[in-house]
Amino acid sequence: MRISEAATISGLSADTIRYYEKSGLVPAIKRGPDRLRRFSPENIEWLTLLYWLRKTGMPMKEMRRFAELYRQGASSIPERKAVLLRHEVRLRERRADLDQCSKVLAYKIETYKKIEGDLS
Amino acid sequence: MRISEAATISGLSADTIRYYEKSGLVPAIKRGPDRLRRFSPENIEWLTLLYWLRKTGMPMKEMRRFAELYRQGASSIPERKAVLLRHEVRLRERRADLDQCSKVLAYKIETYKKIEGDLS
DNA sequence: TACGGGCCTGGAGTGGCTCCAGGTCAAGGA
DNA sequence: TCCTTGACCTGGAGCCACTCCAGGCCCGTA
Repeated sequence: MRISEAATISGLSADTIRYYEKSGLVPAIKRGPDRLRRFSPENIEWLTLLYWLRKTGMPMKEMRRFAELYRQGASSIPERKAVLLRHEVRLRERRADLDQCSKVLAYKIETYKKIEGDLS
Repeated sequence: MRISEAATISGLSADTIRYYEKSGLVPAIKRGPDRLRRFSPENIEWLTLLYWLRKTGMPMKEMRRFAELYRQGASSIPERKAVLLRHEVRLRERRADLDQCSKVLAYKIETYKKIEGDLS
């Protein structure tokens, strides 16, 4: 599978995939005889995971660490699990932020409504 | 109130407040005779709102538009309300992203557990 | 009067992309 | 056969939203 398809499926853009490769977030993408990248199903699964981690706020530094563990193979599984569990904590924090913002917005919208009422 | 206190209360850093002022996101912060910024309660409330909007993903461009409406006074209240309602939509999308990511993580953690079980 | 602390400005640096110029290569059509 | 088209390549510039820092000013305290 080539880069445009990999982009469509993983959710990342082709540019971002190349950037991630350069930055060491993606291990060893093979090239065809035409020197174009060929993505294996495992590559795609990895990219998709990166897509979700990034989208929900994992910094690249931590993703780099995660990628390094991935390259080390099965022996790093417990540590990789720990990384994902820590990310779960971050997701909870983000949900709390969204909820808090919802409250602020509801309050603001309410006061706007009152002002509109007063004006009319 | 001076900038460090404004930062503590609003959630923004002093640097970010100055940056927002430069970028036109904060209308007219008064200066004292010492040329230092003096924040009114209204300034603080505005900064706090910006803090939450930014933290939950509103781009600066849209915040700039919002600030422009704010400067126009009460007549822009309906439009400002509309901006906040559109942001509510964004919050829902972000929640969906978090939920989706949670699912991906749960699946990954599960497969990691299986591999750990197989290895031991 | 010397010093520390808080604030100021302007500008450089950073993270995480995103876009673009200029080039290669394979396939398809005239 | 040659030409065009289109997907991909690399290296590098540009962008957004900060963040940090140097070099200065002013005020209060020892």
